[in-house]
Amino acid sequence: MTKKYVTTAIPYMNGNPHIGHAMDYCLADVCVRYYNLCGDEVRLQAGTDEHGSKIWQKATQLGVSVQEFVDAQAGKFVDFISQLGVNYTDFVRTTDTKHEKRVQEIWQRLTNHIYMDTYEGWYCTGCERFITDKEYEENNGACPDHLKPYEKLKEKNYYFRISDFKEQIARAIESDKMLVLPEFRKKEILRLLADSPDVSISRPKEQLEWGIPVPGDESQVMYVWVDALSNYLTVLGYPDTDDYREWWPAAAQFVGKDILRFHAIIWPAMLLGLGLELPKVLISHGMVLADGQKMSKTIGNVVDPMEVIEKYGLDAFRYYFLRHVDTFNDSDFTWEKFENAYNNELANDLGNLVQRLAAMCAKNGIELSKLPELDFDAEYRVLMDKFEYAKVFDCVWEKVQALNKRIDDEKPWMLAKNGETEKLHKCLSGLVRDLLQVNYELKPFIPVTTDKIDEIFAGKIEPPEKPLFPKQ
RNA sequence: CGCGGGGUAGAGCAGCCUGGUAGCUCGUUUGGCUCAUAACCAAAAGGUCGUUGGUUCAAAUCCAACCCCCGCAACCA
Repeated sequence: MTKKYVTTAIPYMNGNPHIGHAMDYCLADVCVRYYNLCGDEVRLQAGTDEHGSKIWQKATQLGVSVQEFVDAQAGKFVDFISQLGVNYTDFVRTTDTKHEKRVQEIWQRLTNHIYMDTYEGWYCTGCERFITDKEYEENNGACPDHLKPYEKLKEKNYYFRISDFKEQIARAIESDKMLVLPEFRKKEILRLLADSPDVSISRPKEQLEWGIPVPGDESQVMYVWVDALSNYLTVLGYPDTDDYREWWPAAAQFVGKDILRFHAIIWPAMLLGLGLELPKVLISHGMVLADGQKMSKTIGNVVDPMEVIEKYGLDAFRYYFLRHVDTFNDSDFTWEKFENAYNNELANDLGNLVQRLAAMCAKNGIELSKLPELDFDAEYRVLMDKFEYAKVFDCVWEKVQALNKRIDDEKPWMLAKNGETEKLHKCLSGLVRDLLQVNYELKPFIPVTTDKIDEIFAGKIEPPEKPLFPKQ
């Protein structure tokens, strides 16, 4: 039995859970369930990122204390995750006292690679933030919201010397020692890495009142990176317990493509600075588009995962987002596509297959004397190990369709009519056995359904009272 | 000359790395079956593989140039 550690990205708490988070959780969940079925012992981390001035501002706006605000937000995410059927073993909030202490310890262990420097950039006093050069040019030097020209401002920050580790990281990525998936992201990251500047990791206290103080410097507060990325370690008790030795390096870290660069550059640099190994795999998944466009509150095309789940059930949601939303690329969600997949594939192919088989078994008194021994075949494993979840589905579905075809070919209803009992039993029990094998392969993806199918065919076979996926 | 992805049947995609009769799903049409959720099975129609050149006996696949689309902090740490 191997120990495997799987992580999800920790969402920033100034917003509510959305479909992008759901992708991350579901993918990690499939990975965990698969490892478990393979006999591994798995820890799954989840958590929330709760510091930063945006959070502070939002709470102030709402007229509640920051702590109250983040508590409420974190609560939403905890609920959200459980509704997705995802079972984490460890949950970390960046405002946990333990996390904060551990992060300070981590900072201190990194001091050899940290230096103080002055940041100079364009600043909008209305927005109270620095803006990029690109933004400056686009807006012709004045803030469109506040109609005020940007000002040059200097501020002291601590910097983390990424350059100390660039070559090591590049080698790890090139050699796949730290595997970056998909392949085209790996190329992209290698390019980005080459001209990655050192990264600013603190802000003056006046700028950032809600954060972890920099140890030994009252005037500075940690800015996102060290605080948030460390969560993958602090949740394992690093550095003050030895638990992490059994679990680190992570077997798989799931991140959205938008934050891959931080996980593939800053994060490995931190790990190397701490003398720790790099994660085995970083998986970057795509985003869900609504009819070809980015989902956005402004446009009003946001799809709420809970709406889908309420209407069609959890497994239908997981099914669509794991199969028809490409694991690595951006994909489109429309209700039409969703309903097509639901009706054609879940209801007609799989649901109806279970129904017709169970009904024939019940009618003819078929029972399996003993359940077949189940295992994953080589092709399945290869794809699963490459995190090609959408492709795995295609593979499994061929088997579902083949079973439907076999029923048509072998015509068990004819055998029954002709009184060929022995042949009939052999035919039906063979079909059930193979269905259970297919069912086994679906377990990491649609666990609610696979449990139901197991139940239907264990012992006395009865068709389900309600169809698994009622047509809508 | 920023970086990356993409342009293949009405729609969504695979194939390209490792050249050799262009494939899958949905939709459409027709036929079969009747165990089943009006489900299932089969067959057919439908493509000059973005454009132009090149390499080759042979190019969707390799090379060059060009055109077009989409991302590059998911709400903005």
